[in-house]
Amino acid sequence: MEYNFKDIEPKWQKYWKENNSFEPKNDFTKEKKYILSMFPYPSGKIHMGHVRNYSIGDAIARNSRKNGYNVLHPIGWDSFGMPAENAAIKHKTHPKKWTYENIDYMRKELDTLGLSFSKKREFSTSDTLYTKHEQKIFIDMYKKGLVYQKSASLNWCDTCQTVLANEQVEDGKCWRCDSDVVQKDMAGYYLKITQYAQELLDDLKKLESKWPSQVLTMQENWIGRSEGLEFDFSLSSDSKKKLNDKFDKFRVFTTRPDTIYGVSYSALAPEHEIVKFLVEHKLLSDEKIKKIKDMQRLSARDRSMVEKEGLYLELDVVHPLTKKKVPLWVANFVLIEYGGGAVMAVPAHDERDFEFAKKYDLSIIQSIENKKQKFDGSCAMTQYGFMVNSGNFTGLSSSDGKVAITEYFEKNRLGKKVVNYKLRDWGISRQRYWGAPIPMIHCEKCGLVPVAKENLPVALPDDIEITGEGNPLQTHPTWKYTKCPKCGSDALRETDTMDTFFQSSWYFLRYTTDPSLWEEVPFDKKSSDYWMSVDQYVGGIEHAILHLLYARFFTKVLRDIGMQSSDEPFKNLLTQGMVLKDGSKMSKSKGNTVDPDEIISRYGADTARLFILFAAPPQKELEWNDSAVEGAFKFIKRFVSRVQMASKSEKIPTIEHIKLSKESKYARKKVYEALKKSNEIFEGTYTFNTLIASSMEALNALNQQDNSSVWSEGYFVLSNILEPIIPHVCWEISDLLFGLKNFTKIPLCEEVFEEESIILAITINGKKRAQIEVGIDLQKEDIIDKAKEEAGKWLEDKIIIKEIFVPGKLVNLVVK
RNA sequence: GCGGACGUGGCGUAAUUGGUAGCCGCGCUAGACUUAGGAUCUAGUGCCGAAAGGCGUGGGGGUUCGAGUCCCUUCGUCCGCACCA
Repeated sequence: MEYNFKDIEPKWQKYWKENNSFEPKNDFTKEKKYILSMFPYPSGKIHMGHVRNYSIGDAIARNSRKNGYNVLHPIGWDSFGMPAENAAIKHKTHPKKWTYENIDYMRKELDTLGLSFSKKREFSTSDTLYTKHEQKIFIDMYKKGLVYQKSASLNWCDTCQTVLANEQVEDGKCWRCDSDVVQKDMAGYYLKITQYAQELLDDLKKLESKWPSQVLTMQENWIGRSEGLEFDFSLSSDSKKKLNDKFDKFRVFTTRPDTIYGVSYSALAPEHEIVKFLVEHKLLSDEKIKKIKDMQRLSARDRSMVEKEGLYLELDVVHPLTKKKVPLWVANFVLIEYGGGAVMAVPAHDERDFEFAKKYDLSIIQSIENKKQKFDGSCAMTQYGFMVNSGNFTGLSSSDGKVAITEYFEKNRLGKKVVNYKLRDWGISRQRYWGAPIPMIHCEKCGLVPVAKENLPVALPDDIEITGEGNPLQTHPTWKYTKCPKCGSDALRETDTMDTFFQSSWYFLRYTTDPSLWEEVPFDKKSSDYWMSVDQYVGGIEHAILHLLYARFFTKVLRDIGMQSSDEPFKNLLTQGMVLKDGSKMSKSKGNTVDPDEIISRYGADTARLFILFAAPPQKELEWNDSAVEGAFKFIKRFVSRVQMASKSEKIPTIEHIKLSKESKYARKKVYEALKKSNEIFEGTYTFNTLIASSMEALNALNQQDNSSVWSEGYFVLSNILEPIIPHVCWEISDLLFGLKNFTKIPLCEEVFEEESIILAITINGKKRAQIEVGIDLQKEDIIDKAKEEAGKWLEDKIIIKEIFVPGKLVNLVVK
């Protein structure tokens, strides 16, 4: 048989489409598998990363189907987002047109790969039907108290009149117009993800060994739980007076209560209320006020790159235990968002506090002693030890001291034990056009009011002009003017749109529901209860934190709202490695891209898929290699070229194993070893490279013999196990030989693994020196005798001091 | 700085989980068939050595009859986080 992939591939793609071969069954009694590769952003063309992502997911989906599962393997488009607006500015096109044209083009590209998607469930997140339900979800969350508005400091470009994402700020300048980016307080909507911080952390345990440990660690660090003591510093009476009695105390947080006797100053973040008050009322010298303003101007990110600095606020606080006066400073390294924006500073036992104290010559008080790391004043001693110089607590170990101090504070109502998280609430406001509008209305009388359900979706206006300056929804002549849903008076629409991570946080739930219900509901509870969780999620490691954390958060919120029941969205996660060329990531700017379309038109989709799954295990980086692609192509050609060695049948022919030649027996063994490998790797390692290697070995072994039944069996099994990887050619072969009857679970044939004799290695002092073939029932003593005979040459003039026999493996003789 | 992962032929990788290191493929060498081959087929291919043999999983040490695999140490590469008190 000739290998004409240009005929075979379109033929089967058409067949699958016409027969709805890959649509899931709405029969919820069947065992299911939900296999999902992360959906793509429609940037214009697919790249090799997509090919890898979808080849992996498709192989898993096809394997599950073959094993009798009801399989959901959907695809869609993450189609809101900035690139559409950038393209609009650059090419004077409309974001919607640009996006949907890209989707049409990329859909065709993906079609040529022969992926077994449940195509009827395809959608784009920019579809107004999706937006409608999404806005309803937003309102439900709002009603549940999970959405709130607050002002926060954001990157603002005054020239472009827009907020910039962190990655759009380059060296403090706007990426587009190069003018200075300033920090500006802006109101925005926030989701209370912090309310779920503990559960998000706890449930990581459920994912152990099912998600890459790296991802779990990253999420754990990101959530950043820490336990400590929260207490108030009272201002001294002089200081209170200076502040016009506006403030009398402020709150601090520490994870090291055991070091509290080492406090020698306290520091506030530049944005702290007290600092602001001092600046507004000009209670400090002009010079100091200017310095504070300079500190405030820098973003948190930039502050982390500059040297620590600060100044004395000319205020003092009272140490809660010693009652001594402690100077109060403002410092640029204190973060406003964490722990109340204020710290107790213990320079002797904290590196940051130490650095600052040295710079400004503040006193350094030792309060912990440790034999291993003596404190000599040259650097901070941050390890645990025993409390010294600590009043009644002197002598306690750090860990006992922490407990004792905390208890003392609680008993005397000075403070309490608290848990803090690094995780912040999720700001979802974007001052941009191409996103889902936030469905809220601002009414002068009623305040903030959600849009009425029957008025959803709040759709984007089409007649906009995108210049890159300002928010097109804000500048649109009519769009934002509306009536208040409560009182009916004139009101304004919210013109912010949602972060695109909002869409990707629930798209996997949408897929679970038959499209006939999509108009009515975002997703159907029965359907999602059946299909969720996703049994295997496949995607890039770059989403390790944000997308995966947000999706986990949404799953829990939607559970608590009663819309679905699962606790975790993705039961198993596979993070694929990048596709490299010449050692670095493929990118247009480096000019080292390989176009999937070119590879497919030259070698076919099966070759592209085979190469990409063969060249490396899926989790690892993959180095592109043109001649290895050629090698994959040759294997398929060889596989196809021997088809006439097999004969037509709808099942494996009966074979009398004992009567076969040695070569045929070996070939059968190799074939079933490959089948065994297939069963193993789909358990979860997904090391397709080893499965492909086994299949190649099997084909090579078949080639060494000429028994037609063994050939038939070989093709029956090999086209079964290779179907998930090179589906078109396997369907062609199966159709020709087996009437498509071999795409089911094939039982292992145990007799081919039974041997009458085995080869044992003979090692002398652990080094292989010879080998012997022995019958399987030969006794240990006889085997050792035989081994000594065989290795006689190595035993001359030696004394055997130990004989080790490992059944089925080797004989080791220890000699002197 | 902290945390994590990984170092195996010329290259991509494999190794039944402590038991014969290098499966499979790329590349390379030789041969066959060919007017021709960047097609196909056959054989060979870790390194040194004519051979016997020796060496060999980044380096050093250890445990063991036996280590790519376990432990300690060191070097290197990659990734993540980065003032979270």
